[in-house]
Amino acid sequence: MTTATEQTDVAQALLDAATKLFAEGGYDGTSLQSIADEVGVRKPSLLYHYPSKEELRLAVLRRVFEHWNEVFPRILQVATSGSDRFEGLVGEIVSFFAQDPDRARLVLREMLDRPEHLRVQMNEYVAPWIKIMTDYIRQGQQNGTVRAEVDPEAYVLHVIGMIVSGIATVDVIGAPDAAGIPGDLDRHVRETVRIARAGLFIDES
Amino acid sequence: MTTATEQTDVAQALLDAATKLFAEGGYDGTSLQSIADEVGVRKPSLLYHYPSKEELRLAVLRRVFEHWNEVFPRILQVATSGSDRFEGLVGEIVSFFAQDPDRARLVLREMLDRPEHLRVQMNEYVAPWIKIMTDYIRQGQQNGTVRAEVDPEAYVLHVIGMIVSGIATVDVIGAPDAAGIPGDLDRHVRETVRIARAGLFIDES
DNA sequence: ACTCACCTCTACCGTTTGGTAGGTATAAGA
DNA sequence: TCTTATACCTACCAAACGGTAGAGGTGAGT
Repeated sequence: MTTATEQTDVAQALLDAATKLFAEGGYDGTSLQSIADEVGVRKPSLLYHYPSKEELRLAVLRRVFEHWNEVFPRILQVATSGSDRFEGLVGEIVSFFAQDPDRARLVLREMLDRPEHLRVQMNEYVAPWIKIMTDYIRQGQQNGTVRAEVDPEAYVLHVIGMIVSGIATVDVIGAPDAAGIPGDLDRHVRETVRIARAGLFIDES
Repeated sequence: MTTATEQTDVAQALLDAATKLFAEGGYDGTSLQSIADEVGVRKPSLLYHYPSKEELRLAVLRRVFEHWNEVFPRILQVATSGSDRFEGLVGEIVSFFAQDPDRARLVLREMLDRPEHLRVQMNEYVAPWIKIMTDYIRQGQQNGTVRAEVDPEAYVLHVIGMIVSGIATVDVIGAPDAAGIPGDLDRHVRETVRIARAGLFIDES
């Protein structure tokens, strides 16, 4: 018996292929044929599992957000104090996207292609978590550990944006002088975290 | 007589429409028909001015980059010292994209759709300017006004990325509690500049 | 008056698109 | 054994796609 979440091999493979191809070429730039080809089945078989291209798109997106919701509570449990917690949070978000850059690309494409739709998704999945972040920042502002000038909501959204767009486009921009690939992502991420940190906390110097 | 840069009204209108529609719906998501419709001409008339969809895409992109190259030298002439110059530079970049968010969306889409191609464009148009920025940062590091930990190249790319992705997606993310539209962009941009600044300079406190 | 470049059009092309109809093999349940 | 649901297929569809052929109109130069 297969449930909604526990699907057959082929359905899974189709979802994987769709995720990859949508991330690479975009929704409009990817044909059902190419997805079916990637998996090695005929197009109508794809449409058996996902009755329309639109529903396939939704399934791809749903999985990304569900994975996020699965990972996020675990992040919160890593409850240490002060800037360690910040480090943990940011690091966890970064690794969620860095682990599979297609996630970042997918979210970014959705931002561009369906702004209103993503806004709904964001409100459903991401908003509660943003609340936690901003509360934490305001608390820090009262403690005196966080800069008073920080606009909590805007700050959080900027950091998320920086992470997502940075990872999604890291192979475009890269580091202009470092030719090697593997080091670049690390270097890029390190700077991401540094900027996020410097923008939030008051210097201890 | 019309030259390459000084085109006819229709060609201009087509370029404008293409810019808008490509930015909104993406290259694959926009048909030549819809562009022609927007202007009020038939499809073959479009293909008379731009012999293929691909060439239309290149023309759209070329104009964005050329406009950038036109604006950029003026920015450099606003040569004040220290953090004022920084403010001027960042402000000018922000306003270039904020003035017409389609530019940001176009660049972001190009990053996703044609990474290698954009990389070439970036090297041609943006690289010299990045050099100036990084030189300026290193100089500041020697002066002691800029944080020693800053990775100049990565920093500059992050700030650009933050600006572009922030503006391109500002109507998606917006500010979750402020419903009004006009104030949001300002608020967003202010925080962009603040984070960029805090990530670069050593606190004066 | 004639030419010729410029611009726009109607009509059409082959290909690809998302999607449907309907048949077939398989395997579990009654 | 007969039924039924699942999963995959071949064959096909109308619509939309990017692009071409070729004719017609207009205006400046000779």
